[in-house]
Amino acid sequence: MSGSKLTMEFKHQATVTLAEVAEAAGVGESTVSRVLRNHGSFSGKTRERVMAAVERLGYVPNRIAGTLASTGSRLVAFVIPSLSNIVFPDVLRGASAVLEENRYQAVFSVTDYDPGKEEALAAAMLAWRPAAVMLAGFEHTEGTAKMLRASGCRVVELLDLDGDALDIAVGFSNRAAGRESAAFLLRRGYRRIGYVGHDLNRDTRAGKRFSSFCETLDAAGTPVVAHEILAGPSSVDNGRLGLERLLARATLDAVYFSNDDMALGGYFHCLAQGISIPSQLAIFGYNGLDIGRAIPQPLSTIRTPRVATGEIAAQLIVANAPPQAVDLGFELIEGATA
Amino acid sequence: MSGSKLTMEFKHQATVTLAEVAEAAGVGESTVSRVLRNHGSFSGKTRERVMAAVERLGYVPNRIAGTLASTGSRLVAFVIPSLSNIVFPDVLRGASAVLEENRYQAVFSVTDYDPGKEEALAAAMLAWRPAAVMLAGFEHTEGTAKMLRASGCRVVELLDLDGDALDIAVGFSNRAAGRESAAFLLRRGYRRIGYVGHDLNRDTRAGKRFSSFCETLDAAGTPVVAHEILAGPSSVDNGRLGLERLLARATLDAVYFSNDDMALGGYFHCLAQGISIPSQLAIFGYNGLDIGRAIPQPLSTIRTPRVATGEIAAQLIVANAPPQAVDLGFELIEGATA
DNA sequence: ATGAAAGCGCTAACAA
DNA sequence: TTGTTAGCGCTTTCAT
Repeated sequence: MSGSKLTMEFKHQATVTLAEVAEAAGVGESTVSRVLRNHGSFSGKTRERVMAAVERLGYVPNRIAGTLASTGSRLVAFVIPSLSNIVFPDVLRGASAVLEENRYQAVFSVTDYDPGKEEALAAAMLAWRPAAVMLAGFEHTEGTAKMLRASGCRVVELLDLDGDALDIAVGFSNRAAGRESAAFLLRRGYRRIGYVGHDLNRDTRAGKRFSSFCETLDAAGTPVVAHEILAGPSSVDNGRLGLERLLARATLDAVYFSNDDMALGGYFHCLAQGISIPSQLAIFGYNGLDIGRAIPQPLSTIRTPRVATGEIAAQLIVANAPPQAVDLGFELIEGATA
Repeated sequence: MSGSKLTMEFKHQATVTLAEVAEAAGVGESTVSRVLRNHGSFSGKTRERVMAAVERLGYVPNRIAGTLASTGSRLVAFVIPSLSNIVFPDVLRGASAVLEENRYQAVFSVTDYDPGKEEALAAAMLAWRPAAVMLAGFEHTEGTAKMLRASGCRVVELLDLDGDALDIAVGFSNRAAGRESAAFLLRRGYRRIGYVGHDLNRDTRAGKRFSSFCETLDAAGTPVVAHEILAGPSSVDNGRLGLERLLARATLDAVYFSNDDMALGGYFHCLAQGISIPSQLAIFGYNGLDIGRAIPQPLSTIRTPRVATGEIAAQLIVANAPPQAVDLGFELIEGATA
């Protein structure tokens, strides 16, 4: 008995509760709750006494208890493919700014582009009863989709618009991006065009860009001459390696890369090999990273609204907006490499 | 009444509870709890019946309720300065892999290098009663330190070792990094050395590197000739601009940058201006980003164990390790730019 | 404007 | 091995 009591005391060492604040302030618990959430009515005097007690005791409200007692949580769950691909930190950055302002809390986990892992992590997220779950794109397992629909919580699918949304979608069309990239290269007069990309089975958005890129070239009668797909995630090193391999097999006048990381690798390869850009070889990327503007010849690419995607997604959740698809578009940067 | 009931039903539409599972399986609630957490004892038959009911009803455990009822939470809170600086996504990446394996959940918020914001966000985090709070470095407000100490939850300070830890510290010495960078440049014979950095008041770890860098040069009798500090966060563009300004004012044979982003900007400036590296000007960075190895001349820099910092920090929390400081060291990369 | 009391969905003794 | 019973710390009616 006394042992148990000691244990209790130890565990709860610094844990001041709302009940203790109420007692110290000489008011009821519900009054403290009202004052702290600034909701309902109470007198100015009461408010002062409560705040004084809170201060004096160093009370920190327990949001776990609060969430359980009330209807909805203020957690927002992000289930993202990667943290290495700067795209996702950018989305988180935009979202977290908005969420913090509105007293929401961001929670995340990383799937490594694995749909099975996505399902497991989404399930784990749902256990926290979040206000919303945010995922990349539309390609999920049947199980993930079913679970999300059954959960009753809001779902936001990010960075894609080519597919059917479960609830809210915020992003832009990857198909349109691929198409416009191809059209741009054609307009510039390039005809022997190649492609260097990373694992497209996993990064389905990159896959969509590539397939609509190909369709556009096919329609123009100048299909992709050769392509090189590297295993693993996108990286500068892989872009460099991919271009090296591609040029060993084919004579090209332009290369489309799966994103800017890859394209920078290609750019550096040309720099190191003395291949002049764009006269000997043109390079086109995707994402519009800052670093692409800082290299001696600004990278020709498509700039995507990554931070805005996070911001808008968060705003819609905070506002409890109805289901919808928001097209944020993208911007083609002519640059100097194509 | 009927309205209220409808509302209730709507809100709880898909919310199956443990009690319902227990009823469906024909067992007690605690039995379901034991089976689900695989803790305590129960027969194989019981296990099957429970799992069947879970499956049939599509039950998703409520971790909010679970956390409130049990002693400790499995939330780990990250209060980080930035998501733009790749350092922090890298740390999160390392940590989240370990946390996911151990059924912990990562929560984060972003301070923008503002100690006041850090205090507010740390307070908000504490309201979730996390198992641990992870912060960057040792420089916090008095209020933050006091609050953290009083909270009774574990605290991990990351990416620095030069200072007094509140509880656990995982990282490396920024002072040693600055010192070794200076020693390296001296060894190579450089004597007219400059510095280009970003806002050091906010990024105190960069400030520590710079000050020990200066001390080392002072001791050698060849103090820093000139330095250029740019407002705002580090970026490739700022590195480029900073070097341009610095070279307009001083004749130098080497420049130390606050990190690789800045150094890459400097590198590109030289490339564009036809300044040959390292014969006319040497460049030295900090972080050891992948992209630094992919440019035509590999960047001379110090590689920091960012992912490992996250991993080790998470492991210590999962294992409930005692207070300690873990030095993960760093590696000087000679590269080709210095 | 305020307090009493009934949960929120789970875990953890404690009995059986 | 299993069920019963208290809570965990809040929010939220409902009286007062």
